[in-house]
Amino acid sequence: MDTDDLGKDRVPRKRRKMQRITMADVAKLAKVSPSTVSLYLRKPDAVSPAAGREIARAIDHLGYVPNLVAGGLAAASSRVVSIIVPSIRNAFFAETVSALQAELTSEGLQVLLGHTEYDKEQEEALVRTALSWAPAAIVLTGLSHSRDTRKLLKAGGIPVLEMWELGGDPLDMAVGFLHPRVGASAAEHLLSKRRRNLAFLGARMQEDHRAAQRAEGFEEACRKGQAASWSVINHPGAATVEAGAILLNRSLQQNPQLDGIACSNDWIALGILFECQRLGVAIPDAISVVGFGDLDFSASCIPSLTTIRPSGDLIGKEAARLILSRIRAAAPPLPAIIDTGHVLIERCSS
Amino acid sequence: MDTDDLGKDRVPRKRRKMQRITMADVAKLAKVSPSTVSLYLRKPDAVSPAAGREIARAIDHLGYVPNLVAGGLAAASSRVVSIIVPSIRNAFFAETVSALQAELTSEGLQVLLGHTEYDKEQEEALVRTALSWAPAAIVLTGLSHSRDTRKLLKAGGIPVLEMWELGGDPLDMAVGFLHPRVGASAAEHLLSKRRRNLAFLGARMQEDHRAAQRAEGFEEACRKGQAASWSVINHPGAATVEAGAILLNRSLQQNPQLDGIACSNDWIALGILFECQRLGVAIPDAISVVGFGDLDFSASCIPSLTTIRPSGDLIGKEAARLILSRIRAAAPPLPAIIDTGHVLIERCSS
DNA sequence: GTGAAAGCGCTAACAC
DNA sequence: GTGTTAGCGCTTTCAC
Repeated sequence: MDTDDLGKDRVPRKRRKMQRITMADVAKLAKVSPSTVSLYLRKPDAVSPAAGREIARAIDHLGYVPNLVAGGLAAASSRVVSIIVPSIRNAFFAETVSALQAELTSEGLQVLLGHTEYDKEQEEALVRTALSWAPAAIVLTGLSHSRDTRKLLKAGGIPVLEMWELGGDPLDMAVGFLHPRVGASAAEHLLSKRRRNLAFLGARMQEDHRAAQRAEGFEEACRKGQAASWSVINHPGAATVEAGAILLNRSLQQNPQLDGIACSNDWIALGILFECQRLGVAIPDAISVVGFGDLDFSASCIPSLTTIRPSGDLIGKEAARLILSRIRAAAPPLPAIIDTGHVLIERCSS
Repeated sequence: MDTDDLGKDRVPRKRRKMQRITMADVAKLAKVSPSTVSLYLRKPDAVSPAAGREIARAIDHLGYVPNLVAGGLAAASSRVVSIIVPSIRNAFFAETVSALQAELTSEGLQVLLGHTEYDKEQEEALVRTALSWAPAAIVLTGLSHSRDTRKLLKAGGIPVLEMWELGGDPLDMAVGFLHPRVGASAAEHLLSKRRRNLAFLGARMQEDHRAAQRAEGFEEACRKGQAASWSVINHPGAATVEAGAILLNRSLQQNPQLDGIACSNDWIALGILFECQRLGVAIPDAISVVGFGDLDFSASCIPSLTTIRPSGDLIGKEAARLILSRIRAAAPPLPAIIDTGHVLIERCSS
């Protein structure tokens, strides 16, 4: 049947985009109906071995690539998971996204990524576009979002997972840990080392509200513990090695008695290590330092860094597990809130 | 007309997924046709102000979110750009992806992300799924891909951009720099510092073939220059601070005369700095060190690190520029190959 | 400027 | 097990 039945549709509306090979082409070549091809693609065992073989041959021969957009439309849900993080340049989130992605990809899900740069409005815009893709699930960072973001998400009817924070009221599922507890652990550790004049050095805490929570937990523990003095100092810029040096100098100036420092992350801690070396301040003799993150360098620097590991990797894995089970089961697998906890790793800097 | 014509289709096939608000709903409420709503959404100026106002009100009132999946299907191209990198945990690529994403998002494009873990087969699988989304463009890392990947991409008919490498034969557009030149620059710099016994210390070079290219350029320059001896040492694992320490020890063992080191990246260089401090080897007096990457810490470590900056950020921006102009113009903006070059930043480690 | 109509390529009942 | 049939929600001619 290579002649047209009616002559109409003879001339394509427009030179066809690219004469994409469709499922119908495969079906024709394999001498089956399109729906059989579709079925084969989704459940190979549901079609007869003979038909399956023909279809496989046809697919291979034509170089057919299924159109997931069409599939997503027909199925009313795309095999995409939208992930929104503050920044992927941040090693913490990169680790989580990486783990999440690895797990999801292996189950045939794609990852649509967005970053907010710690801006709630940007987050809202991203959520809006994310929803436009009818994603299978959506992953956000933190529990605090704009009113409209929450509204959109609640109305969306798709699984939502919030990560890297616990303690508030999640929209749906949550995987993370309690940041105030991290700050408290740092303070308690320093106190246990007989440090009495403490400081929490953080960066960008006006925006990074999880870092601010760690600072609060730190202060709380100081208040309850035997600290003689304590303070929280914020660097408005990014949390870098350089910020660490700046913060150390400011804190030393403010309190020359300083003998214990908790940092909002390991980059800052590393900056402090270097700056102390420059200033001739002995670590941990004169000052004990505790970081946060347990980054790649933390075990290998000099002195090696005592730090608190949040396990971004585990967060990603658990998040993926929850999402997958939700997608598969439709039924929520119960109080889907997972505390991944944190671990203080004692090394030489304290 | 709220009665059905035939009674059939009375009961929805299934309880409707979520009674999604569609363009038709908006149209009905605004008392215009769906196509007018569609037009308004894409070119607000093309509809009358009155209609526009009504439509805007309806959208707002109903909380309508366009379905990009349906749009993508109808338009035969989705507003998605697929980006495939070896790993986002690598600061280099994270920087590029971040820049790329920022630029693309501001133009209304989404980013679909994949990572290969330096595996060509995985890359092929990712390209395949990426194509399933009929993306507006696809971004790959490097110029070397499997036969099938190249075939798929050439048949795909969509803009392809390869980044982070130049010198080969790009499929379409390319933004990057010449890795051998980077290795050569490092060697030349060390030679100019009267270093004669050199080594290139790299990690994962069996997979990271761009690092291998840097090593080759390094050797070539040693051969042509006045080097007395040189070698290339590879650590099979990831390029971490720890790998740096291991590599330093191996190279020192192999050649105690060693007085100049080029690293495949700054993490390794940092590891060398720390290990030298441990061993009591003076930098740069006994050994000069050159890194690659100019990462966050490179200017602030002790001693500050002489390094070569490739500018992942610039690569991302240029890539975005090329993609956007291609998408807008359809016509290739000609020799779409951009060399972002590299800069040697001399600091204290050499 | 606006609307009617015809798909985009696929999935999912349902009947055979 | 396989084919038929309706859409999924939108874009895009094309006529008015």
